[in-house]
Amino acid sequence: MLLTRASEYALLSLDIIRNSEKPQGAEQLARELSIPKSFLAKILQGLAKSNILESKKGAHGGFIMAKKVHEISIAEIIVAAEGKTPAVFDCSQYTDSCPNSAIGNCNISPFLATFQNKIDTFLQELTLEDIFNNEHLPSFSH
Amino acid sequence: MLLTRASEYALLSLDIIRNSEKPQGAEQLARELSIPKSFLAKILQGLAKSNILESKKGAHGGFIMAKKVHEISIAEIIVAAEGKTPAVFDCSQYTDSCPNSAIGNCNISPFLATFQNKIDTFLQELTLEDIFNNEHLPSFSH
DNA sequence: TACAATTTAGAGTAAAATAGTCTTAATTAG
DNA sequence: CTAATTAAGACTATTTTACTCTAAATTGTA
Ligand code: SF4
Ligand code: SF4
Repeated sequence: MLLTRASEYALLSLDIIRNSEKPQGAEQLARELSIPKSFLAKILQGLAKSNILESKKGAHGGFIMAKKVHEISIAEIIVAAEGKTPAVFDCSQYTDSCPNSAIGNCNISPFLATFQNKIDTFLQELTLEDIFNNEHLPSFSH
Repeated sequence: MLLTRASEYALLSLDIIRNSEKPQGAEQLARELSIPKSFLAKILQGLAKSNILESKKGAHGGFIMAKKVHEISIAEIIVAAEGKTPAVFDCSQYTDSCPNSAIGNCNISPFLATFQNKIDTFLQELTLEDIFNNEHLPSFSH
């Protein structure tokens, strides 16, 4: 799978946070979404570090949006949640076992690069606002 | 990652097989590509079952193309190699832990479905011929 | 016919990634 | 001061990936 539960939980949480005035705490969000609190807390911390969310510590703390929904790309959310860009096929982790012993130099590399580029572009052009107003989902090819 | 080594090995093998007249054995291919023989054999078996390759048993046996390269989509190769369609995020395996307890009914489902559809279409429209004649690959510039 | 080369089938194993948990420390509203 | 909350990081459990191994079936050729 291209995405893991971290991205799922991040997006589901952001959908709640963007619709609320008060800071939303990790525990409350976890209860509302029926997902593990500790795991969600980690993910929200990542979103805060990436300046997607702003965190408020202490009593009555929690998370609020750090930017407006149309200023946040789906790409940056996923990178923050996953800890890395979602890869079609990451040759760089196979430096010791690349059949061509020269990463990026095989006959399928151009295909992989093009495919990856399409995904990157698609996710970078989509904003948080877009995916919840599913009218304008950008096209993938051409 | 969207793809695993199974797809990598399948595509690398197909690039060799399509360029040779004689059947290519699993052992020979594995040697040529410096990849594990037993693992590759399994993958080639899958390609044969999916009618992408034709297998010849016995002495001087091996694998040849079952169709022409322009008749084989990258989608069917990947499905044969992976044993399933490459998924952006497969909710169906989380039937017990879907936060909305109704798969496909959350606010992010439309985005996931659109994304998946773009990938499916991209892979279905590409053929084996296309990816090795990288003229057909849509350019990076736009 | 015998045999060696080869695919086929399926069980089994090792390594890596995913999906968490748990504990302690830091911060802050009231 | 204290309860509520985030922050950080080590830890563990589960699942997936990436293989391996063995035995059986098939087939060209001597
Ligand atoms: S052979 Fe090609 S796809 Fe495989 S690791 Fe090397 S560069 Fe990447
Ligand atoms: S909440 Fe949405 S994304 Fe998550 S499992 Fe349910 S349907 Fe799928």
